[in-house]
Amino acid sequence: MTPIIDIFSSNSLELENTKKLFKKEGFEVFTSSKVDEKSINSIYKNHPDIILLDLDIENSDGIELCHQLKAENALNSFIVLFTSHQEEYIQIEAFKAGADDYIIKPINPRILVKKIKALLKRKPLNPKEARPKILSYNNLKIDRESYLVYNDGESFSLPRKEFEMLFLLINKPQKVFSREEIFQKVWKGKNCMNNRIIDVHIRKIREKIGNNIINTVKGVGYQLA
Amino acid sequence: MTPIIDIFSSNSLELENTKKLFKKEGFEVFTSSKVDEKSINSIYKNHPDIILLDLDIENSDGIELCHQLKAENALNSFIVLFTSHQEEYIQIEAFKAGADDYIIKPINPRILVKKIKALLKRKPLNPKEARPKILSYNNLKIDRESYLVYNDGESFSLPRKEFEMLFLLINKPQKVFSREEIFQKVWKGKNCMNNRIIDVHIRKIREKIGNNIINTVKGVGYQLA
DNA sequence: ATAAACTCTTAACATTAAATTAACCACTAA
DNA sequence: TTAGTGGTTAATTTAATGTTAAGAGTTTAT
Repeated sequence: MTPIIDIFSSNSLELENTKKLFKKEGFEVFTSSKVDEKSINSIYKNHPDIILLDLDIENSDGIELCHQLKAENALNSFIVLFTSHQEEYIQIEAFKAGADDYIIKPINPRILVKKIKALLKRKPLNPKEARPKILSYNNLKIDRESYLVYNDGESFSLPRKEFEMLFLLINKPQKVFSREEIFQKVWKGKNCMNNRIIDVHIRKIREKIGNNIINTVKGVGYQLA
Repeated sequence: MTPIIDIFSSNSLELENTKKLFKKEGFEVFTSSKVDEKSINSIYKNHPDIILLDLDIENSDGIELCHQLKAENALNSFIVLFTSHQEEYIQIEAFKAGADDYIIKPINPRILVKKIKALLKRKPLNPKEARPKILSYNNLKIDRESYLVYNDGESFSLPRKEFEMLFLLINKPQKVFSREEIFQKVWKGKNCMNNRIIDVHIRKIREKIGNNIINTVKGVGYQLA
């Protein structure tokens, strides 16, 4: 299986060179020169094994982006930061943000490849895979790797939002999740909740897994029961 | 809300002292002297806010364990590593593994507590806001997380106002809550009490949990007795 | 390239549970 | 008897949620 790498850098020369380098090494390569909706989406679409992120990337605080990407539990990518900053505190910040490696520029291309490949080797040992992300409750089983939901023997896939929502609920069965909490976790960001969006998604989930699995607690929220 | 801490250390003296320390500070404390099935399970059961992990823990590579715990997205605990190793590379390894803080022994207990509390303040963790808040009195148990009330084995859910009211009463059994107080706490705002609204709600609660649990003190208010 | 299918979101409307009000009753104490 | 207080029930109102359909934006299949 060819490894996939997604490179983020605003330095177009560097971007091109690195792209060539990894293509020659048999990688499937995606590149982005800035951080925007489109480039973020490409990450979710391509599920790269490695995200190579120049800390000085345009339009974004690299550390913060790293933080966010690592917080996304749908992602299994390794994140490698590279930068010319040598200060140790930045390095520690980087690792705090969840980076898997930190590379100081300039770096010999051969060594860069070596580092990345070493990281890839670690991947099967990645605890995320060692502990399959499957949660179950009663007859319901839900698998984050394959995005499949099993209910009474039959399996089906759920759209992203519905999946995330059900996954949130099954993490703590019985607990009542408020709409605010659901919105923050599944949609991220603030809670501009003036519409029926959560209800509609709940309805669609119920349509698929049955009506009596998700329970409404009026005035409070939803729970798995 | 009392914070929960889970301490991992093979040094039994240290374990005891730290336990006492945090108990005195109002923490709910769990301890483990080694890493095994049971102690891991306790993490998933108790959902601690803080995991204090001695890197020299028996039966395990602390860094690796930290790695694994952070990879588990069901967990929202902060992980604090502590060790006598002062080498910087270990510290970097620790943060690589996703640790939230790193403490070098020996450390002044007061400073330890300060650091932990600072961490708790840093960001309210997601599920912590609605941690199982279960109150009980005699045969009555009431769970703010699931909005369920248990009475003599059977459980049922209460509508919001009824729940809030019962929750208020069970916070201080025996205490007589005046109508004004109940109104202010449950309904918020001023007391425009010219109707039977509280009585009606009390009646509905009594209908569900039995007549002799909430007691009327004429001219004063209601109490759990 | 185009059509078909899917996902997310919104709006309008329907439905239902819960909150509140009103009316009436029972008890007690001056 | 008559205020005063609380209990009970049913009717009514309100707020929260359910439901459906439609449109925009994407992805997938042909």
